Amino acid sequence: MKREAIIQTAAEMADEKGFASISMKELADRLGIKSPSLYKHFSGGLDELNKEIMLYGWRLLDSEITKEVIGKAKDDAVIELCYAYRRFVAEHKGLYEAMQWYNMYLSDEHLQASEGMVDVMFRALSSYGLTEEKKVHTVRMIRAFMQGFCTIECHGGYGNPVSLNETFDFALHTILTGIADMQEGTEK
Amino acid sequence: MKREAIIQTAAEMADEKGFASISMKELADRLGIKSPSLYKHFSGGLDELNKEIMLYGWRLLDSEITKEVIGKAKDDAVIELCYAYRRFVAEHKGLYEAMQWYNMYLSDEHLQASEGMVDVMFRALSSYGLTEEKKVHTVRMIRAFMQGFCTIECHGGYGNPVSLNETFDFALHTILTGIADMQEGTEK
DNA sequence: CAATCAAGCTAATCACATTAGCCTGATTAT
DNA sequence: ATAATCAGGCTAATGTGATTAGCTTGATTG
Repeated sequence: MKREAIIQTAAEMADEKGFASISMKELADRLGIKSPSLYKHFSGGLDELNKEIMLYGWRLLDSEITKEVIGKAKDDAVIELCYAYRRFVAEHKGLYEAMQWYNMYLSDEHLQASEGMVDVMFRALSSYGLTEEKKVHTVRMIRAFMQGFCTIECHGGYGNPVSLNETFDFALHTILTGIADMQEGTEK
Repeated sequence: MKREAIIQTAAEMADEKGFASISMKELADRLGIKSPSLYKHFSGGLDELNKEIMLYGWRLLDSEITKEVIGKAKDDAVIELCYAYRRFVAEHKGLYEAMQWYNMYLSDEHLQASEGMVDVMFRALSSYGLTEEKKVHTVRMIRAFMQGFCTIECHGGYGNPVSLNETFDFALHTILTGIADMQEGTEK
């Protein structure tokens, strides 16, 4: 049994029953082995497994949004990126929970984990001609918005009947307008 | 021993050692009682306790930001609200984790939990003369950004050396500009 | 004064996580 | 070819924390 396959199974389990429900026992059951055997693959136990799930999730998100952004530029690239992100979260609620779980592990790996995605965002912004610093601000703002929006949406935290799709487009529009304003400032 | 006092102690514990470290045993120890006794206050066990911590957190955040917004309007109100929110999270990392934990409990209480804060945001936006729908979009956008930014910041997820305070101000400025643009559209 | 209730306690049960040590088939080195 | 090694599983055993059951006692209430 390959390590990557185990992680993938765990990720599926998270999506089906929630990240919190992942346990060595459950996972072992689903794999048809006994839980102690899992320690042959993850000597660090549940902690290591969770960390691997998190990293797997970021890799997956990275590849999904990369696909969408290829060949696009400016607003088009940013919008597709954000749509892809949101779609990813909707399809991987449990995995996304795991991905946010990188708080107890404040080390290199966690930063690297989301670095791939940050990189894609940077590239998407490259054609706007912003200063490096403004690009950083913008990427951070987009990340923050995306993470917050998707988390709240997933958790059913937005109670109002007003369309969430419209809110999403509205917010993207606001952000893109903000970027456009900055460009004007730059051109002067 | 009063229920509210227990919840408060648990919240302090969360801030000190992280939400994940809260256990019936730990909490009982800190309170000087045995863990089974806690079930006299929380018949629903750990789940109920966690839920109460979450609700306590939202009440607290609600009251903090309400204080800051009183007597202010427009940009001033929004900015103070957001600063207060960010400050709250910085001072209550563990509690804030608990507050986000309302995913497994998708019921009335959870919506009500954050409703107080949403209400304050609405009031802060009242003087802009936006349509109801745009107000909803705006509140959602601000909530999303705030939640994402504070979570990522708290988890140390922003690796770049660029100042986070500047990013925060930058983002608020972008959002406020967006609101201003909408007003123009309305006045026509 | 008796009944009731709140809030603690101890003992017992359960569900994992994790460790220790054993086994077997496949791979590798001699 | 044969012996040594290793990967990947297994069973048995330990430990911790949640939860339940049932007892006790001081305070409240009828």
